[in-house]
Amino acid sequence: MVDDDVAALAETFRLLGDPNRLRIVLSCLDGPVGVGALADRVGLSQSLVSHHLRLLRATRLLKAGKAGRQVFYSLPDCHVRDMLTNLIDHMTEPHDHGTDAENDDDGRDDGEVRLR
Amino acid sequence: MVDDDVAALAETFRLLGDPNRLRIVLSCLDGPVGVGALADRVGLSQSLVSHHLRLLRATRLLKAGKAGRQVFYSLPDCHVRDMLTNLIDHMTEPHDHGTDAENDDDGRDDGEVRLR
DNA sequence: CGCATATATGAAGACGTGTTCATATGTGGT
DNA sequence: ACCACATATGAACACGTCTTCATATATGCG
Repeated sequence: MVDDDVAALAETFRLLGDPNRLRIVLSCLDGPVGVGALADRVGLSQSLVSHHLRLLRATRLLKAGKAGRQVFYSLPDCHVRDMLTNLIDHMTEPHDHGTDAENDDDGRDDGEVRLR
Repeated sequence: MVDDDVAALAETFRLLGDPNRLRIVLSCLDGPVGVGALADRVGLSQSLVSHHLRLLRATRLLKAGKAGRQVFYSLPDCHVRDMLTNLIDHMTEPHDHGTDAENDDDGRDDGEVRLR
């Protein structure tokens, strides 16, 4: 995987890393939503939503469709939806210590932050 | 989905949104890697890698296992890997614009009409 | 026990970015 | 045409955070 692909991938992740932007994407899971309705649902100003939508569109995390003077946004393909559900699964998953080749001798392998 | 879950989800995405951190995670795809080896592979200082690893550990994007005086990092479960492959698939997927030849790196309005 | 190795932590600065306000563009109705 | 509505854009600021440098902690070896 080339350096440039990693950057693009990171950029996509970065966009989803903002809570407001993520809420915008999640609000589009049910189907196409207009910009005004989006602003209402996530409780943000129309301007801010539009700014975010521009970025989400650029990375193709959302696609836009016009109908009259309204613009509806929705998910472009199933990968985005699958990825979201995957990460949600990951977070709701209970601590599972699965297959780790390297095991420490004292048996405490949890990634908890140690304070002195 | 509650507000707090969205924040946690966004935080996880945010961590993957940094190219260096993403490279660190990707470098762990093949199996457990020590911190020093990671720093070498991604070309970052040991200190910086450690800083990033702390965050990745906290969100359980990576898990740590000690072996002697070395600490090996690896993916905690398959969801992280699946999510990565999903988004990679999304990016490598051809854009469904048919014969449209607009430039793509600019967030321009694509004018596609798609209603529910 | 000291010393070298391996990783973690703390503080500070440079940089990016999310947000707001104001304004522009586009679209339909009367 | 004008006006009301819907969305997009631009500039500026406040804020976070990625990075570096220095140092601390932990572990194994002779």
